[in-house]
Amino acid sequence: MNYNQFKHCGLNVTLTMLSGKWKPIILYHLFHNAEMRFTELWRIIPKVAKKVLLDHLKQMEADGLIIREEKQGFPPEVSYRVSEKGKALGPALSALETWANEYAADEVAEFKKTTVGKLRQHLS
Amino acid sequence: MNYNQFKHCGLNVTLTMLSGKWKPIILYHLFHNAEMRFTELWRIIPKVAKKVLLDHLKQMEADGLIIREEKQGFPPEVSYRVSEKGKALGPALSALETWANEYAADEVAEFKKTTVGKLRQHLS
DNA sequence: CAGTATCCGACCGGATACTG
DNA sequence: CAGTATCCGGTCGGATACTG
Repeated sequence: MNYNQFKHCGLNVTLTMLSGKWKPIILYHLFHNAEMRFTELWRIIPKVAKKVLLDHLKQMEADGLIIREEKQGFPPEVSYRVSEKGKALGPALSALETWANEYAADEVAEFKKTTVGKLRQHLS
Repeated sequence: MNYNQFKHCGLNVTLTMLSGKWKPIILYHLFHNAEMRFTELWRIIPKVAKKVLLDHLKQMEADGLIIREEKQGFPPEVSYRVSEKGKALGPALSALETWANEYAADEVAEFKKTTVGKLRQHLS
């Protein structure tokens, strides 16, 4: 048996890169906005601690999913955007989303009631 | 607005269902074997604690990804297989795997050196 | 504005022993 | 064979305060 043929390795790598409580919503916003300031992301995402958001962004940058751009000057101005590598992941993420809505609609509804409810509250 | 349009709610739900250190390799084997006994899985997966494997299988069953079937008698005989819901996730998982091999080949190679290396050791 | 520095509790993977 | 029952250590998300 040739173990180099194992097909779960890449899957494991990808899931590891995506694991992190706020990464899906970060990716969602970056996919829809082309470029966002740090505070912009921080205000939009409900109840996330600054440190945690920074941790996630650092990981995603280290994994090459997003690109961090810093303009010199004061006050600091940092923006994040999706890399080509990240964009290439879009269809796969879309497939995961579609599957959930089709086969796990209840859990999705539950998720919306909790997290998205908090989001509205946060923005008002 | 014509980007890769995924919302993050379903994505979050799906990733939560897939989060677990050994779930990718469990799914891999169940996808390729149609039906497996518990010990069969346990022997194949390197260095996983019985309790952890059971935890993962219980979660996956609760999420409806796999089906647990128990035949009465002694000694116990329990087998696991992928549900229709789980099978429907196959293409999306495949897309994640493909992306990793194309855009994160280094990490995949590294993963093989560690985990698959342990597998050989475990089987010998 | 965009970070760092601490500190903390909860959860998760894991080791080990026991059971019907 | 296929589980339970404990206990443990590390990591992760999070709250709070401080800084260039």
